[in-house]
Amino acid sequence: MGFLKFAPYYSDRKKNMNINNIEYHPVQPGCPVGYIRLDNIVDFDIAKTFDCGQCFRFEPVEGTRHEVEFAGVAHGKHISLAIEGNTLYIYNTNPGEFLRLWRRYLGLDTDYSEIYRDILSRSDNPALARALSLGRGIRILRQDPWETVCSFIISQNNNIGRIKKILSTLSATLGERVVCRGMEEHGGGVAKYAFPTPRAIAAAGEEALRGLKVGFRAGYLADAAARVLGGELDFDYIESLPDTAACAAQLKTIKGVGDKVAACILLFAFSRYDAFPVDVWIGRVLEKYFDGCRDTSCLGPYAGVAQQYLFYYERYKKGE
DNA sequence: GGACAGGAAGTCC
DNA sequence: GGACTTCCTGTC
Repeated sequence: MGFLKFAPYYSDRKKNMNINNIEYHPVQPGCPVGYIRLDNIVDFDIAKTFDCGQCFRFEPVEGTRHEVEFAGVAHGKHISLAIEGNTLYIYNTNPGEFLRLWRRYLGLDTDYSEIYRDILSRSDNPALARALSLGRGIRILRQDPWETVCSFIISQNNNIGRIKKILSTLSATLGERVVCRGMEEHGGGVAKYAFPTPRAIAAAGEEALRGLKVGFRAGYLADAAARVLGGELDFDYIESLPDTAACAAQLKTIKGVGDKVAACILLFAFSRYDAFPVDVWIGRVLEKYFDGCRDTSCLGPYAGVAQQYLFYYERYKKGE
């Protein structure tokens, strides 16, 4: 009672091996927010996915009745995600929006067992095997390209806590207010804001951005916004380029975007799984476990995914 | 307790 | 190779 089953006609068995049906619970008395429920979800760990450093705008929901719940704003919408065993709940959405947006955003259109198999078939490195095992369930998100450009420009010479704070301030100051009616129990107790548009960043100007504590990166953000507005930087064009190196070259025309930031943007916003960001952590990983080898092409088309697991592994070990 | 140095998902000049 | 904003951490 009170919910609708979206059976196999909503399911694309070829591209969507994890999702057999969607159960939709619309807003009704006693249920202040619409949500969907998906069964048989495998290789998806919400906490690891949102804690592995690819995304800075999702936080755990305090006092959740689920095992784990994370909420945040992405693509201009406030949602929360919870998991119970192999069942995934997504609050503040509906089946159509899930299929259009969140399935891709969450990487649920990708078969991770195949990715694990491919990576492990190319390398017998024990640290890599341990990293894949420890990080099992991390999915590479497909985030908004503009937000990802700004996030990783801000990430340089910075730490994750401060990156989160700056992005939150930027959004609250220059972003549009986002509706999260009925989401009080799902991290929606306070006002939520979309990430500011290129126009909003450009209009704010460098001085105002400095006031928001972005420091020397203010000029970089202003440059990025100007390039998007001027049409010199076209995310659809980048998306269409088959060669990842050619994509990186486009992104690196932005001031403040070098090899590492470009690779992060390609991996986290364009699902270019071969993009391999090398930061100080991964530099240490390559020294320690790979004899300092910087040629990661031997890890294959999913080298970037392997990188994210190694990153999570190394940081987890530090926290032990 | 508080000052201080060192470091943080890098890039530019 | 040095500078860059700001903030957090560890050390004394």
